[in-house]
Parts: sequence; structure tokens; C-alpha cells
Amino acid sequence: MTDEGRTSTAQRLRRAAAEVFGWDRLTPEQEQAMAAVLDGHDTLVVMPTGSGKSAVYQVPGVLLDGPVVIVSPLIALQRDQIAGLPDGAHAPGAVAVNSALTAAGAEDAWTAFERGEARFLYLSPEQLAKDETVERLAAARPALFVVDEAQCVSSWGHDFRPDYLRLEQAVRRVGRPPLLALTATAAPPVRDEIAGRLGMRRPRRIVASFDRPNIRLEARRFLDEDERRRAVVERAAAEPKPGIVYAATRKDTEEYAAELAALGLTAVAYHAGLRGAERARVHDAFLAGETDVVVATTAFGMGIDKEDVRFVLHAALPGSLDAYYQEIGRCGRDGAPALAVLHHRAEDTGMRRYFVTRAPDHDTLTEVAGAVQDHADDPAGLDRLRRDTGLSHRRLTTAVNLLEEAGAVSTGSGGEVRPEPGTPPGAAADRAGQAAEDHRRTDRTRVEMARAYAETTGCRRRFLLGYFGEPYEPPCGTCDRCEARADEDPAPRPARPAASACPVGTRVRHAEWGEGTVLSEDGDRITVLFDRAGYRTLSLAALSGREDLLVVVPPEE
DNA sequence: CGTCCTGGTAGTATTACCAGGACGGTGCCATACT
Repeated sequence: MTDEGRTSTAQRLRRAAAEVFGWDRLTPEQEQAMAAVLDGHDTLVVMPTGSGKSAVYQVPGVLLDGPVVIVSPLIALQRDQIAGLPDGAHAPGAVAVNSALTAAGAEDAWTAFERGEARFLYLSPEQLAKDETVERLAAARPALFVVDEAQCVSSWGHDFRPDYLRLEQAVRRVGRPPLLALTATAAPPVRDEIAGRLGMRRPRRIVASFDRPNIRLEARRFLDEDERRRAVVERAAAEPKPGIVYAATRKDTEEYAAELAALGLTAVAYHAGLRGAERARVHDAFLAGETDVVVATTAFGMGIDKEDVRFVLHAALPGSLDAYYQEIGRCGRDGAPALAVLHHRAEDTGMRRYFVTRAPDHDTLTEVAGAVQDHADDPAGLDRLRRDTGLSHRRLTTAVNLLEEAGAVSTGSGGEVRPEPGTPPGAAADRAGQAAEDHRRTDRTRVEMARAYAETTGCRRRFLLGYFGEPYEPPCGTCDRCEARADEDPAPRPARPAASACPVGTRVRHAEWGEGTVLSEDGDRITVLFDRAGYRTLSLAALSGREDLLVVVPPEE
């Protein structure tokens, strides 16, 4: 593009931002991302919450030649987004279609969208599992397809909400408009997975820095459960409010909240077992500043945009560092000092490993592959396959996703699932089961990475940022490890080793674990994400001269 | 993989112990019933 063209793109964006939304300034990242979207590129944006991610589709959205579809994981989030849009004369309308509406309400929303009165349409991924939704969308010829909270593709798509892994097919069926994926937290392998699973084509990647220097990082290990509980309660009571405590189970949230309340604090529990009205009440009271401490499961967080949260305490090991960083990122958004303390026990990994979902069994996969095969002459969609097999939506969709990943079936433009010729159901199930096993193994090593963070003796900030692909030179001075080192070790630290043989990003092949990518290096140790074996930490000293164990794979031409 | 609860047994204390089993997190949607 010419300089003139680029300037005019930026000017159009700035003018729209000012006139329609009243935003006088755009950050360089916002502008870069918006320009990529307006130019029709697939775009992957990783930017912290509160930095104006939504603007990245809203501003180009009013300039594009067609409506915009936004996939959003929670109905409450869809409401917040619509409520946050301006309602002036130039304002683009916005509607959501979801199960909270009556049939008539949904029809009104569709009509507004189809007539062009609403520029933005918000949907859950499950809505796109319905043929009618896909057909109406295709007829409206959307100019942009947005996936908000795109980390859900990776964290939920494999088991909990498998429709997240069917977005690529949905996008294809609505005419394959350009894609925009937005997330606040995604390590490099997660970014790759989002782009790959959505079928993005050479996406432009805009990644803002992950560092949150005002959040002090601590981790404390406990042998005894009672001691841990006491420590969590004491810390929550002692630190400036408001704060969030993350617990592993619903029961724990109730118990911690009761203990804190007994100390005179305004403390409430939050988890998915509460009634909808109660959840909304806790949420609103926290945002309004009426609550000292919310004790929650992982259910609490998305859509919490509160600037002055002073601490996030964890009463158990999180399931991954992706989840951990997202959770601690909810404190200190105002830039003032904030605190993140991880209270963990060795026993915590047990439950985390339990939560790593089991793959569908071989019989289920064989049955689904067989059902697809039975309709080879007149391919069936997911609805019919579900009736045939009697499986739940979730189980059936998960099984089809795995079979498709294994190359045993494919989805056509009408949503019909076809068998790949020459793949008998038994063999298809074998390959799909293998794919599921690979995911499971990787998820388990994610737990191990969380534990490695908890137990690291080096700078915690460096460890975390390394996990997110951002080099960092310690000491940070605001983590417990850096402080401990400053106390005990005033001697100058040894010079860093010369240029490493395995810089971050290098592809390597290990004799046992196969191929992988170097994610971080910390002195002598490198962390590698192996494609099939998950995260592993290796000692370079132990590997030196052992070309039989680990070799660098030359980049492909 | 760990924790908590239940029920049985031991064995005579009104409680201690053990084995076995259930349970543990995230949300959409559709359906059945008030």
C-alpha cells in the first residue's frame, strides 16, 4: 500500500472513532489492528482488558461494506458490549440473539440485523450450530466475523464447549468473511492454536506487552491444609480491599467467604451453582465497590472490568498459567500497586489433573464414525447424527471434532458431515482417540507448568513473561524470589552465557518427545512445548554433546 | 489424585478405625413442568 493510502486509512479510522464513538485518541496497537481489519486481513489481537479491544472491531465496523458478527462466550458479556455502544444519531445499532430471548424477541433482533438497522450481531458459538442461524447469516453477507475472548477456542473447545471448534466451518458457510480474533491472554502456542482452529489465513498479529509491573508476585507452598487456609484468610483480611480470592471448589468458596465474613469483612462466595439472580447481585455489588472480597471459582472474571482491585489470592494451584495470568490480571488495572499470591500444596495437582477431561471412549468414537459412514450417500448434519446415536450435543460434537481433526470426516458447505473414503470406523476411532490423547497429555503438562511457576527459585515475572513469549531480564524487584535473592546473595550474578544454541522460537526434535518449539530459556534450562508430548523443561548442560537426544530442526524453506 | 462422608465393625470408652464410594469447574441450549 502507498503511504497516501495508509494515511487515509488511519484518517478514516480516527475520524470514525471521534465522530461515532467520541474517542479522541487511539493507541498505536488499536490503530494498527483496525487498519488490518479495514484492509480485509485476518487479524489476531492480544491486548490487555481495558485497553479498548472492542474498539478494534467497532470502529472499522461502521466503515465496512456490510454487517459484523461477533461470537461472544457469555450472554452477560453480549449485553455489556451492546450497552457500551454509543446511541447517537450516527450510532451503529447492535443486537444479540440467544436463548434469553423469546421467539418473538429473537425474530425482532434478526429483522433489525437483516434490514441493516443493527450493524453488529452478537452470538454464542452454540447459535452457529443451528442451520437456520448459519443460513440467515450467510444471506446477510457479513463483512467481518469477530471471535471475542478467543482463548475460549483453546481452553473450552476441546471438551466443555465443543462448538468453539466448529467456528471454522461456520465461517466458511457464511461466505468466509475476514476474521478478527481478540483475546487478553494467550501464550504463543495458544495464539497458534486459535489461528489454526479458526482457519485464519496468514493473520496479522498485534500483540501488546504482557508485563504488569505494578502487580507484586508471590507464591507460598504449604504442607498442611489447615495452615494454608489460615494463611489465605489472614492475607485476605490484612491486605487493602477490594480483592478476589480464587478457590478450587464451590464448597471452598462458601467456607472461605464465611470465615472472612466472621472477621467482619463484606465477603461473598461466587460460583456457577448459585442462582442467576444471586450471581448478578454479587457481580454488581463488587463492581459498585460494596464488597471487600469475592471468593470465587473460575466462574468469576470474564466481564469484570474494575480498575481498583487490589489483590488476587489463589487458595489452590490453577489449572494452567494461561488461566492464572488471566485471573491475576484482574487486579491493579488502575496502575497502582496490587498483589497476586499463589497459595499451593503438592496435593493440588491431583484435582487439577482430574479436571483434565477424559477423551470420549473408543466405542463412542466408533459409533459416531459408523453413523457418519451410514449416511455416506446422503450425508447427515450434526442434528441427525445426534438423533441416530442418542448422544448429547456436547459428546457428539466433541466426537465429530476429533474425527475431523484426525482427517476421518469432513464438514461440507451445508453442514453435512462426510466420511473420508477409505477410513473404516474402527481406524477412524483409533486416530481420533490418538488426537484426544495428545490434547490430554498437553493439558496435563499445562498443570505441570503451573506447578513449576509455583516452585521456581528464579524471578517469577521472568517465568511468567517467558511463558507468554516475552523475554525479561531479571530482577524485577517486585516478586518474592527477587527479594529473597537480594537478601541472601549480594554477590554479582555470573555473566549470562553467550548466545544460546536454542533461542526462543527454535524448532527442536527430541529422541523421546518428538518435535517442539523452545518457549523460554532461564539460565541453563529451556522450556519446550512438544507438539505431542506437551511442555517439558530441559537442562542444556545435560544435553550438551548429546545430539542423539536433542537436535535443532533447520527451518523449512 | 485427594478429601469427605457413610456405614459397618469393634467392643464396651461413647468413640476409633477402616473400607468403599461419591465428588470435585467453567455455559450455552432445549425441554419439561408449574
